[in-house]
Amino acid sequence: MVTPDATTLILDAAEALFARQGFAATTIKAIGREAGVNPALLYYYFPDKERLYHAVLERRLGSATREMALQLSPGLLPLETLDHILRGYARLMQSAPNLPRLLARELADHEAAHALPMIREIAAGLFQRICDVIRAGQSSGSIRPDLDPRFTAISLVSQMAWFFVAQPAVSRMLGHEGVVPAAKIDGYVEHAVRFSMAALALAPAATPRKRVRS
Amino acid sequence: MVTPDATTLILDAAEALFARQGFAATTIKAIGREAGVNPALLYYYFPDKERLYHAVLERRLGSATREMALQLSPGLLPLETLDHILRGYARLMQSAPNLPRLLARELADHEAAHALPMIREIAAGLFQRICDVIRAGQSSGSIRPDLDPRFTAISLVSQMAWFFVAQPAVSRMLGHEGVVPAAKIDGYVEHAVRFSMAALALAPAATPRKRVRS
DNA sequence: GTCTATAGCGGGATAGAC
DNA sequence: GTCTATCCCGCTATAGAC
Repeated sequence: MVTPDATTLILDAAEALFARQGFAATTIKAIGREAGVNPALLYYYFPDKERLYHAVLERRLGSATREMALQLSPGLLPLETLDHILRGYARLMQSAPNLPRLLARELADHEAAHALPMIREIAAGLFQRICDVIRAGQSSGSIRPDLDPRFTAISLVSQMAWFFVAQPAVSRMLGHEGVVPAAKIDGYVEHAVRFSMAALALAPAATPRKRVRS
Repeated sequence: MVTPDATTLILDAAEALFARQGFAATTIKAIGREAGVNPALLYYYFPDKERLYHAVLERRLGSATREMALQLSPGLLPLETLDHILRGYARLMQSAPNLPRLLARELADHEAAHALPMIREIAAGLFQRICDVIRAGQSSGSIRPDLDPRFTAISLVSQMAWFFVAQPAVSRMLGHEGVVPAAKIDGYVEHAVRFSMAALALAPAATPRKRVRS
């Protein structure tokens, strides 16, 4: 339990406020107040507000990238690998409570000046790997061959991504006030993995398929 | 092709800018410029910026609610109903390009002062109906009984919601610059519906299930 | 209804004491 | 390294001419 230095205090406060209110609505003075330091001190450690924001994302996503890279377990079967990736994604989102919100804002603000290329690279890399694994599974016969690999990758990721990003809304729907209890989060992750695996599995019989036109 | 009145011009401009940049980053002057009217005129039609924002949401979500209500087709089988709801959701998101982004911001800004109860009601109502349909399907034996209805509802909705909200990121992953072509959107919706139906269907055999601990 | 002009406030950022 | 004091700008909102 060491006393954190000013840089950490500032980054922590800025991260919390940027996640809660967004970039534009967060003021330098508010960050200083939240961090318990003088607002002018921010300019000793960071050139301006924009780059403080970048530093926040860099710190969070740098470690995120490293964590995701550790999830690489070679020599697994395709379905096992997908299982690993999905659970790893969920663990990552749980480990940093501000992360989903920050990512959601970057998505919505995609056209804004501060959207980081780093995020695109991480997302694109993860997506690419999932697609490759799906294709491998289709080749080896463990995944339905009629699924479009890229669409399927979106189906898998979206179940995790939406749950965490829409956390406040999801929480209400699951009958909770405020935060979803950790046990329930684990329950959902377990469900989502099984749900996905069932959809990936080879089709046994005809599933009800009905075309609906506008 | 009538010339729209000032109110419509302002609401259209405000909607576009709020969706693109968010509430705090959008200035009254920018809205006036985008609408082609004098900024001061906004205060003739709306009391302040906050309520202009509310008016934007109200106009878009009021019609959204009505559209979703029309999707109610009684007398369908559970799986057919879910099919309808998912496609209706997708059609709604496609019909109003700003809608997904506005909703994403409201989600992220959930704690902010301007988060509307209306959104919660719409979301909660839709969610509730999906849960009921799933339970009905489980009772009648057309949906796997081991699925948690609420978790399953999240799985279904998230595949649609994430695709549209994360549109800019999704677009890149599907290999497009800018907007995803309408045909490809239709393709994904078709995929997501089938993917979900396959997961809902009665389990034929054991799916690979592997526990992974941190 | 639409415009010009401006008040009044709060934001980001800097200079400089300690 | 940290704080005080302050500049300057741009924003929301209003007053009032037309």
